[in-house]
Amino acid sequence: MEKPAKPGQQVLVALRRMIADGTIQPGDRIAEIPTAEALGVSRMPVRTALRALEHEGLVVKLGARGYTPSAVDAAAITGAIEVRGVLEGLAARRVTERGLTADEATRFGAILAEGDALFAKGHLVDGDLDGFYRYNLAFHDLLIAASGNPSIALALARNNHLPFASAAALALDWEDLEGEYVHLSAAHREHHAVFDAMRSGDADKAERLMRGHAGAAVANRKAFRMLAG
Amino acid sequence: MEKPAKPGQQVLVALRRMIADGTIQPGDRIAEIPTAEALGVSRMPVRTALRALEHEGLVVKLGARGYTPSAVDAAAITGAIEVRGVLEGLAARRVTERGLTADEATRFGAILAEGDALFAKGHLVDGDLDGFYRYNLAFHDLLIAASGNPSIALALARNNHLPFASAAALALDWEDLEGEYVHLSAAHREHHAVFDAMRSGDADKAERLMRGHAGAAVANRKAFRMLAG
DNA sequence: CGCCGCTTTATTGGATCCAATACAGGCGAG
DNA sequence: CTCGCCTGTATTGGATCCAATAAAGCGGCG
Repeated sequence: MEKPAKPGQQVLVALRRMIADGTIQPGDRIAEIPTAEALGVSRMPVRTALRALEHEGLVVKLGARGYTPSAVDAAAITGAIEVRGVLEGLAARRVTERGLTADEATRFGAILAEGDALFAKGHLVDGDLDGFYRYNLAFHDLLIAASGNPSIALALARNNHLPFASAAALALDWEDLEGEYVHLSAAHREHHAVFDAMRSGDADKAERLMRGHAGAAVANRKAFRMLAG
Repeated sequence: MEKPAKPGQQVLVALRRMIADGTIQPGDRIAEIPTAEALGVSRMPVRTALRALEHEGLVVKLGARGYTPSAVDAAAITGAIEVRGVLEGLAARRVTERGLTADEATRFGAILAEGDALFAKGHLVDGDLDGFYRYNLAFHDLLIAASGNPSIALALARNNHLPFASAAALALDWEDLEGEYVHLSAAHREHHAVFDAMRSGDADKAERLMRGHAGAAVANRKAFRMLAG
């Protein structure tokens, strides 16, 4: 059926990719007309996509001369991760203060069990990185959802567009499974610790742990190697 | 000169007002064509504005049948204020950890002096509420700017669109100047306390105070009277 | 020789038109 | 009588065209 994949989304993801992989670098002008011609669509979806990317903070308006990718340096990424930390910390606090419902506890347990299964072997195999990716995302998503505060999800949406700032963007080194085992199992243990704190009703501890969990991503300097080229 | 005030911005602020003051209520459909005709513009700026409002979280897409204002209840506002609290708390922490520059200290001092002048009389007069509005905004803006973390400003931008969630939206009762004096002077004292904590290098205290400062807005239940009609 | 203003031109923002699509209502069959 | 399909229609998304605007280049003047 080769679904045509609507032009609008197509343009949006195309521009995101180009910005992410450096095809368009900060300083380069992004004008509507050339971009539209290059992608084989009209100016309209390009305009829409650029406005969206501006809202996401990925590009900045360059006066009346188009847009340019917003310069993203290590400090910006660190800042975004810090923001994620306090927001997820707040989520953990709120969940704890409201008290876990039986259903939420069950779902957290099921997700954590997935993680347990991944690390039970004592080492990782190829598919496990993908498995961890989904497990990790599920944990964070459930936490945000359980917080009952839509503003947290809204605020986080911004950060998730910056590279490495998203919970989904743990710096995975697909070549060094042994090395990653250390980082990922540590993250998994932190998930358990947060869950335990939430279940025991220690809101301060839950928040602190969750903040530290995000901070661990900052400490993992390997994430920034790509920035150096 | 009666500046024409570009249609796009015009439509955006018009829709924001209509949503804010309840002219358009959650559940009401917002279609492009009727809205465009009602405002006397083409569908294009309406479309742009709706996309922007969707990014801001003020409206939600209603399938293919237009948009509707996102239901905003007391819980949502509380949540947004909590988010503001942790973000501004993070800003205070970062400023403290980095250390106030001489220039920043001077500017904070100048802003706080404005506040001192407002409350020195021991009571408020009409213009003072407007003065406090600007003073308060200046303090919060400077704090965010000084944090050196653009992600904080970005994340806060969302919340500022929700009613009462913005630092600019202290619930001011323009009829009860004596009552407001208590609240506003308390807020002013909190500003001083935050500044002192930042200057003394106590990051934990600065963050805690700033969070509490936002929380005070939650405690001021009068802010929610408008929600009850 | 440098600076100011004008003109030219590139580029965005808006309006109108057209196509794709999804919802709704009615009609028919079981 | 109810469920499912089919057709009609309303509504959004995209393309093209036009106008307003601001940046840049050029020429004249001091």
